[in-house]
Amino acid sequence: MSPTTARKRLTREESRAQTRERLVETAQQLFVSNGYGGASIRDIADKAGYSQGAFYSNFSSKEDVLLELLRRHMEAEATQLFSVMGNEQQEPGQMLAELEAWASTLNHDADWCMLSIELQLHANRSRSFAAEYRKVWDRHRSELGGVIGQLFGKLGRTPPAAPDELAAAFMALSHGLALQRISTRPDPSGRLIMVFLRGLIAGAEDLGTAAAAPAGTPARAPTKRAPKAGR
Amino acid sequence: MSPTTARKRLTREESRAQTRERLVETAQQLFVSNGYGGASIRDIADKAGYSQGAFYSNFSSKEDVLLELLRRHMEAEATQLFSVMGNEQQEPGQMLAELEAWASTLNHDADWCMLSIELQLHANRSRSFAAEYRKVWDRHRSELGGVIGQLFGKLGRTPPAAPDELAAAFMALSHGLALQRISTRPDPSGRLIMVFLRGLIAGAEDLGTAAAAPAGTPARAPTKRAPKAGR
Amino acid sequence: MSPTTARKRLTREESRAQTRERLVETAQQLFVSNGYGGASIRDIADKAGYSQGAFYSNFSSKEDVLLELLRRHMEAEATQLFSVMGNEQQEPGQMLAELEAWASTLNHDADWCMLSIELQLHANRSRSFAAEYRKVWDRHRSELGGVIGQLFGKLGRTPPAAPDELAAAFMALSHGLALQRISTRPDPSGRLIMVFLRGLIAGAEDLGTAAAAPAGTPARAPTKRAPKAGR
Amino acid sequence: MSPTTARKRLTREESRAQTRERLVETAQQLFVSNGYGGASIRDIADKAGYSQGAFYSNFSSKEDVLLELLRRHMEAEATQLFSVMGNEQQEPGQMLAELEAWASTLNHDADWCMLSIELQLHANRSRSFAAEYRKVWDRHRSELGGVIGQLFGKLGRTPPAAPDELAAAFMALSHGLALQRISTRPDPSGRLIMVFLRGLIAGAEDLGTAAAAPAGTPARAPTKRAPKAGR
DNA sequence: CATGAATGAGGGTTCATTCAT
DNA sequence: TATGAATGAACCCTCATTCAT
Repeated sequence: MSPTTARKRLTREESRAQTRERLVETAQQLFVSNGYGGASIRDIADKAGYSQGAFYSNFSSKEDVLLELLRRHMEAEATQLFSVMGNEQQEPGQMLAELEAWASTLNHDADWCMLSIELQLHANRSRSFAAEYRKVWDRHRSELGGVIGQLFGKLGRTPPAAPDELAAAFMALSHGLALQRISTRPDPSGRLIMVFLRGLIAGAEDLGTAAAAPAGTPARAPTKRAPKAGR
Repeated sequence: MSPTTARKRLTREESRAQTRERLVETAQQLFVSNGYGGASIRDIADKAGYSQGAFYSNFSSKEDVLLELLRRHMEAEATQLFSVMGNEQQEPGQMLAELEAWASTLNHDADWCMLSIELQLHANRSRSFAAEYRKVWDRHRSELGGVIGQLFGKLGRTPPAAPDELAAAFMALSHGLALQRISTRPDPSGRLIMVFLRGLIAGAEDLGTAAAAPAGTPARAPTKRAPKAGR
Repeated sequence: MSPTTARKRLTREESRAQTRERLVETAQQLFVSNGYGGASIRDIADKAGYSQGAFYSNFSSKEDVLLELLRRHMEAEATQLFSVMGNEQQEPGQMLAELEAWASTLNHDADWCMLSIELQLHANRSRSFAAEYRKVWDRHRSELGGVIGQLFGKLGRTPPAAPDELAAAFMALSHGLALQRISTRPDPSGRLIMVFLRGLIAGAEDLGTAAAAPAGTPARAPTKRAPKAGR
Repeated sequence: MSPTTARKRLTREESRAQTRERLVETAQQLFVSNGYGGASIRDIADKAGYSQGAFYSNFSSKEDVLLELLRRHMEAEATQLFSVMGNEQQEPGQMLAELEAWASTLNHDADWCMLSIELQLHANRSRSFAAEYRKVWDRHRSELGGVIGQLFGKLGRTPPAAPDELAAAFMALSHGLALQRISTRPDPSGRLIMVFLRGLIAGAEDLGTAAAAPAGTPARAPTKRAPKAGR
């Protein structure tokens, strides 16, 4: 930057950005491992290698850094989903494959999931944060809902619930599973859970092939449609 | 209260039990609304109408109350599930109906769900608590898994994943949905989510067949399929 | 208290009262020497020999201890004034003498005066404190005003301003003088100041009469003039 | 601004002066409204439209601005008093009128008075500042004392206390009254207060004599009553 | 058994000040 | 000269916990 020395230490702006970045990352780690309430600014700053004052010259409050994490989370998720919904001409089989690929990424970053939960928990407790969170959440749900709607449409099927509801349920499922990284316990949430259950039943293969469909089988030979779905 | 003496001063033991009971209940309320970390012992004692010392006369630490809540949670859940699994001779339709009834109860007590989440979160952070939690969790999962296994078996279907995995997924779903009482955001958890999704697709009606069903309608048409499904 | 040992350590209540007392006294010292804002709770607690927590189990906030000081200040002042106003049949000379005695006590406790100033300053900055302060101030001013009114009445004179105004002026004078224990600078306040000045002039002896008294001599010989003034 | 160039960019020096000026003014406002301790450099710089660094380019510390304010205060007060003492040949009536005019100006600028108090308070707490303050204070007191001495002299009267003491008392009175802009409470300062009180009594009209004079009326021909009071 | 005063550590936040840019 | 990121100490206050009563 400087005319005389080509490689200077760091621009002021760069330096600030670096500090901010390190603080954000450290904050994420600690929020995930200790919870929002359990992570102190002292700890964040220390672990990031700065003073508490440095934290406050980059963020106006503890909640502020959570908001920054929320923004980043949103962006990253939008990007992820974009590859799935980007191309409207995709065949259903292709969409399913991409959705599966996308879903499997979530498998691999428990931190990412726990952060989601912390964001949600804090939204449940802070009025102001809830407002910001709502925006992100609504947008993401409707994007995912759109993808789901498209998928069902291309398959010539009626979704068993509003696509947005299904989207929310999938998000819920992912959050709940993240919570189980160490322990867990259940309390299913009614209707949507039954919808899923019925779907699973319908989708299950007959033991005998498709033989008897004993008594109550939802009578929709899933094995046949599977190939259609391109799997 | 006592069957023999209609109006009696509380015995020492009863009085102690009452104190404990009130503290436990108040603790639950505050853990749910403020989180485990966000609820102080001072608050719990005050709100229950006792001194902080009374708290420590009944519990050895803050985590100790949480353990008590865990125990009660476990018992209540076991009781709930018992009505579903109790009778091995049930027909599948009946089982489904009972499961649905059971699931719908969860809809109505958000506090119960949030407590589950707090328990899980704390298990993720406290070694000792995790050990206790694990027992409860494992037992509950295998009970629910048993029910699910039975259900699939009676329907003559192969579950699309291990019954215990399905059980965990349903628990996850219910936790995640509880978290959404105010806000949320998603990060699906891979394979299991795809299993659900494929099931739903398979279970969906062909557009041509039951054409009109508006996308947003909640649980539609299951009533029609129900008889077919033999429930 | 205990039936077996006659002289026990300290009742719980006594112990608490002692702690509170020490904290209040230390707070007063530090407010006076460092100002309300300049005295930290850490300092107060440390200097009193307690932890910060002890402070907060006796006072709900920093302002709360200032309120306690306000209450005590009020009581003490009321008591002081009572001896002057108590007896309505007093002769004017006697009243003057008592007023003088009372005034001279103020001379001797600079701390007392500085506390007054801190109270006033804080009332100027805290809405809630101002409300409490107002009560005390109004009551004290009207009591002092009453004394002044009586005095003038008994002397058969018309006060050169409303007695309450004169009272406020005397309080102002005392505050301002307290401020000068180390330094100062002036900015007289208009009408009332002129009233005082005219009064002083009127009350001054003619040069010709009591010839010698050199201009610069402090306040000498007041005892001689006193009888003339009807004391 | 400059006489030669009508519209010019500010020279470096002018720009610096402007920055300094704005900072000083903003500092004064904040010291007055929040107190010296309650006004932060961040606030001062922000409100003045500069960075904190700009503050430190112009002042070496927080106390340094207060010193600048002290200097300006001193100058302004000297100027004010000059019109009163300037002319040694003035008649007493004229002097009184001018003093009254001067005093009444103080009525109208509460900020000015509060700044005086802040200066005094800080002088009571900072050794180094006290030294500077002392100079200003002594000079001002002796100037005002001079005026008072002259006045008494021209009236042919003996001041009831050393003119310098009287001067200090008037300053005190003005400070104390400034403090009362919102609330207050009293602690008279002994002897001087009695001097004032005796003066007022002496200067007051006999009820029988000039009955009507309403209590609150300020200027009531003190020169006439003086002889009546026999002093 | 229950009380609640007291502890000591730690919470989030603000401060006057420094210094590389 | 002016900037503002960073510091480190201090701020007020709350916490889980202890223990004499």
